[in-house]
Formats: sequence, C-alpha cells, structure tokens
Amino acid sequence: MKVTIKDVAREANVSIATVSRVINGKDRVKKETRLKIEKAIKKLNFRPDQAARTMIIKETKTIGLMIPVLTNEYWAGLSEVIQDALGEKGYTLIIGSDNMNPDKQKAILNVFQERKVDGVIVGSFLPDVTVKHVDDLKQEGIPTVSFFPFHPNMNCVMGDHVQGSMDVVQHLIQLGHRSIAYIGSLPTTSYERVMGYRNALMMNGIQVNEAIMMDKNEIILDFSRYGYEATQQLIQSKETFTAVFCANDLMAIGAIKALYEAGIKVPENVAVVGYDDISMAGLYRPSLTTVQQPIKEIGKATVDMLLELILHNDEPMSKKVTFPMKLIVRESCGARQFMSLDNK
Amino acid sequence: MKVTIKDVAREANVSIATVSRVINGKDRVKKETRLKIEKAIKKLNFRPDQAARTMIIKETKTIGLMIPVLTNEYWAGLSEVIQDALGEKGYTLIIGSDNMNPDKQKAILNVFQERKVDGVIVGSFLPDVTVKHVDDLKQEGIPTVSFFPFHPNMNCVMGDHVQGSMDVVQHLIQLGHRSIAYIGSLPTTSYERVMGYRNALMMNGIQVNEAIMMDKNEIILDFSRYGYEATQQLIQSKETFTAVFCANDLMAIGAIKALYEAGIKVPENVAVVGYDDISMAGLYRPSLTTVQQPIKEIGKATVDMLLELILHNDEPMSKKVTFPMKLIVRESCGARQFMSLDNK
DNA sequence: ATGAAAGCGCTAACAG
DNA sequence: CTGTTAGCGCTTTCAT
Repeated sequence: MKVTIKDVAREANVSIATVSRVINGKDRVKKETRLKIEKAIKKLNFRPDQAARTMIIKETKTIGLMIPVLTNEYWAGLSEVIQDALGEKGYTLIIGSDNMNPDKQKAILNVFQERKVDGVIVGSFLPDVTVKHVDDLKQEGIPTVSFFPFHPNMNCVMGDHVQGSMDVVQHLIQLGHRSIAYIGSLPTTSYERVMGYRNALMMNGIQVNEAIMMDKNEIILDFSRYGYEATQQLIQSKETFTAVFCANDLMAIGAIKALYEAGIKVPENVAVVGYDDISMAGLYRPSLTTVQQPIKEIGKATVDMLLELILHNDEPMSKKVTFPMKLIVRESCGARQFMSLDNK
Repeated sequence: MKVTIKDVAREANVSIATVSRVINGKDRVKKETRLKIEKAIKKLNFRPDQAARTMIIKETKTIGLMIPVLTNEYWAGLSEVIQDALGEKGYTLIIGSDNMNPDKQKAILNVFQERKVDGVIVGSFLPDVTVKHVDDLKQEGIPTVSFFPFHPNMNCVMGDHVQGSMDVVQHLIQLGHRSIAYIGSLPTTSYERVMGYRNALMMNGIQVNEAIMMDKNEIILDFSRYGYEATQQLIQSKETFTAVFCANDLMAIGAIKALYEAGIKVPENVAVVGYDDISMAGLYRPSLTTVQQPIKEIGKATVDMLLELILHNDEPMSKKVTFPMKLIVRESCGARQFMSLDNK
C-alpha cells in the first residue's frame, strides 16, 4: 500500500497543505507542527511522488548527458563527477551513449525531450547532425552546455588543449627531440591539439613534417587500435621520428605496443606522450607522460553553468569557461628513469 | 506555451479521451478519426507528458542500476549493455555509483524510490546494508535483479566464477606451476574465485599454501594499487611462487608492475593471470591471460529477467541464471611467446 | 500559521 | 466508437 501526503496529514493531524510546506521548507511552519509532521513522515516512511510534483512545478529535476562511449575512462570519469555534482543539487542524471552513431544520438535526444529533462549536457559531437539537434533543444527551451564550441552561441566548458598540447610538445623539444610525429583524429578536440603541436614546433623554429602527422578526419571508436595502426604506418613510411605525440592516452598505448612489436624501445629509442591522464597512464609500462585534464573542475563547472542557465534561461550571451591543462611527466618521454606507482 | 492533450482535442474536434486512445493505441478508434488526430498531433508537435501519464498508470518506464564505480571498465561496459537493451524496450536507465560507500548507496536507492523506478538492478553489494535495502525495495513492490546471490531468494544473473577460476588455475598447473599465489579481496565475487582456485589445486594434488594467498576481507576501491601492494608483500615474504592468479585484471596489472620493479620478469620468471578481460588486458605489456566474462549476455539476461519480473511480479520462486566463463590465453602466463594486437 | 480547494495533464471506467 | 467525468498525489493561491 502506497504512502501519500494524505496519510502523513492524517497521522500528524494536519492538512496536506501543511505537510507540503514542511516537505518543501519554503513557507514558515510552527516548529511544533513541523516536528510532528517530520515524525509522521519518518514513521510512515513517506517519500513525495516526483511525478505528481513535476506536474505542478514543471521541473523534472532531471538532466540528460550525451557522450560517445561509457567504456572510455575519460567519459566515465566525467560522467561520475557530473552525476555527483548533480546529485548534491537534487538532480538526477540520465546518461546516453551514442557510440558516435547519428541515429542513436537522435534517439537519445528524443528520450531526453520526452522525459522533459531540465537541461542537456552535450558530450558527443557529430558533424552535421548535432548542431541541428541542439537547435531543436533550444527551440523547446531546454538549456544546453557542451564541451565543444561547435556552435557560435553555445555554452561551453572546455579544457585549454592548445596550451596542453603546446606544453607537452615543448617538453619533448626541450628533451632534444626535433622530429616529433603526431597521431590524432578529427573530429573531437583533436583540432586544438594539432594547433598546440604546430605552435610549439613553430616557436622553436622547427619545420612541420606533414609526412609524420597522422590525423585522419574520421570517426574513431577504438583509439588504441588506431594508435597502433597509425604507428605501424609511421614505421613503414621510413620517415625519421624520435618522438610521438598522441591525442589521447589510448592512442599512446597502442603506439607503444606497435613500437615494441617492431623492436623499438620506449623511451630509449622513441619517446611517446599521451593526453588525458587516464588511470592506466600511470600503470602502463612504461608509464605515460601525458597531459592531465582537471575532470573534477570541468564536471563541476558544467553542472554549475547548466543549473545557472536553468534558473535564468533569459541570458542573452553564451557562456564560456576554459580550464588549464597540466603536464604530467612519467617514463615514456624519457625525461626520468623510473617512477614507482606511488608517484603516479 | 505548452501543448497538451486538450489542444490536440480541440484541433481535431474530438474529446481528450479519444486523443488518449490514439496515443496509447489500445482501444479501437475509427480510422478516419485517428488520422485526423494524428494530423493534429503532428501539426502541434505534441508529446504526451510522462509525469501525468505516470501518475495514473503507475509505471515510470525507468529502471535504476546501482554499481560500485563507473570508471571501472567492467561496470561501464555492463552498464552500456544494459542501457541499450533497456532502450530497445522503451525503458530509461538511471545509473548510480556508490563508491562502496553505505551512505551513498542509501542515497541512490532513495532516489530510485522517489523516482518510482519500475525495477532495480543491484550491481553493488555491501555487507550488512545492502540486504536491508533490497528488502525495502521488495516491500515497496519494486522487483530487483542482482549479480550476487547474497540473499536466499534473490533473482540473480551470474557468471560461473568457480569454473572460470578453475580453468585459469588449471591452465597454470598444466604449464608446470605448482606454487601459485592468489590475490583477491572480499567482498565481491572473490569468494567464488578462491573456491575455483582451491578446487583446481586440490584436483591436482597440490597443497594450498595459505602464506601466498592475499585475500583481504576489506573493501578495495583501487584494485591496481591493491594488486601492486599485495605483490610487494608477496615478494618480501620470501615465500616461493612461480605464478600469481589475480581476482581481476587491474590487480594483475598492479602485480606485474610490482614484479618488474623488483626486477622479476613476466612471464619469464613469474606468470601472472587476471580476470574479466578488460580492453587493457590485450593492450598491456605483456598482454594478460585472463578469463572473459560474457558481458553482453549477462547484461541482456539481466534486462530480460527484470522486465519479466515487472510483468509478473507474483512469481513465487526466485530466478537464477549462470553463464560460463571463457579462458583467454595471452602472453602473461608464458604459454605463448607473442601475440600482436590483431589476436587480442 | 494553517486549512480548503483548485487544478497540473493524463488515463480509465462508465455511459451513451 | 466516442464523450463525460472522476481522480492520480502534489503545490499553490486564497481564506481564515
């Protein structure tokens, strides 16, 4: 048998309106009455029905998050942070992973609209389709925040990947490398990584060798395999390279695997660096020099921005926040000899 | 301005009841009328309000999934499979990760109840507290399915970890190993892994050496660190061991890291095997011999069982399904010399 | 400070 | 086949 606000009212000998007041803590209620009601609530183990409440306040207290894949540690980590931050504010998260598939993306956004989510976080961007979908959401008055500035007036929380990439490439240059290969793939934020890479080379007067830039403009799902295969091509090309900068850690791990299979040692013969600092970066052999994303800060800022937007959806300007990246030096670049797990 | 069933009714010149009939497709409606209404729905871009519907039919078409952590690839993978299977049936998933924290677990289940989920999948088990929580759910009439048989009449979808562990330990024994260390931690399914380990040794007439069994009865969050530290202890203990069986792949990776730091090569000096077959198992150097869980089948079976339970919640008996595990031989056990990524 | 009453948008009898 | 009507459980005026 279901416990409703009526049962609580009867138990506490008050009207349902007063119970409602106690639940929401908005209106003032005499302390005595409140205690009485709180006791009744506890006794009956009453939980307000969200659906009924939603009907009136027109808020579902639900947020939709769309990402490419959940099995990617970066996205899983970010999702978890967002989930927690949202939970603290009384919101529930629905996660949808589209596997970079346009139809799935559409289906996910559809569910978000049917469920009348209060806001959407766009973590997956597909050329052509995503922009249209986001416009749809805007038209329905659903605020959105994204991690990609694919739209002129998009609200964005981003990492400064130009800086992050510059830092790590600069580090390689300081270690003496002049022929640094690049492995990445568009779309995603790789575009900025390429910029950082080019900037760093340019600033040091190093000519960019396009032959050792492996950046397919193609949707990649299996990053490690991509890094592995791109490295094999690099080796076969007979071009000179003494270091490889990979757009993410999984690509770097694939690259290292390929190098070792070709009898090339890392970092002795070739240095490899990654990006993201997933947990495996500190665990791999050799451990990965990489760029750490402040996932917690990014996740929290995203939630803050979205909730702000939900409260004042009349903001004319789009919001943008950018976070700095942090270089993490480990073994794979050759800068240090050895690090134990304790320093990960 | 919001479009409701009333607007559609007015537009189509019928009563709201008829519109409702068309939406739900249950009752028969004259074809002519239906077309008229469908046209009005499309014209006004009407989407029925889930909250209002939920209030009456007492179904939210929402399922709750509680797991320990999202950043663990095993759980992320399982969550994704469950998400997809549920989506196909018109259900939405809410994921909650409790980080093995009793308070968080309680908060998650609380949200599930407030949101009136139609069913709950229990992927996180904490001694003492979880049993009580599940009983609560049962009392509220919310069906549950778990991956752990922690309750006599619990509906379960499980992997046959006794078999899986026996297989991999048996494999080590066939390779000539007699001193096989064990690294695991209770709670979780480790209990069954220990059983499989003991069975395999026993069947081969090998005495169990308790000194090389590292199975803390303690909640572990950082598995790789645990594997790393347990292995360091193992090395310091001066006990003999030529192989290590780890309760999951992350522990195995931590173990390998510790062995290498101590100058012990894998698999040349010591063989290491893991469990789960996460993607990193095929990517690590050396690649991991491990036991593969049929995640897709487990996820689908879980969804099937839960939806079945939602339809016929009057079932007296608890349901149980068990899936066989599959041994995956790679480099870390020393059975083969080398495998390229293509054979992962 | 509290209660009575009017809905929120929809479904499900019950009539016709 | 279709319309009328009574709620679902809650929040929110409007009285008192």
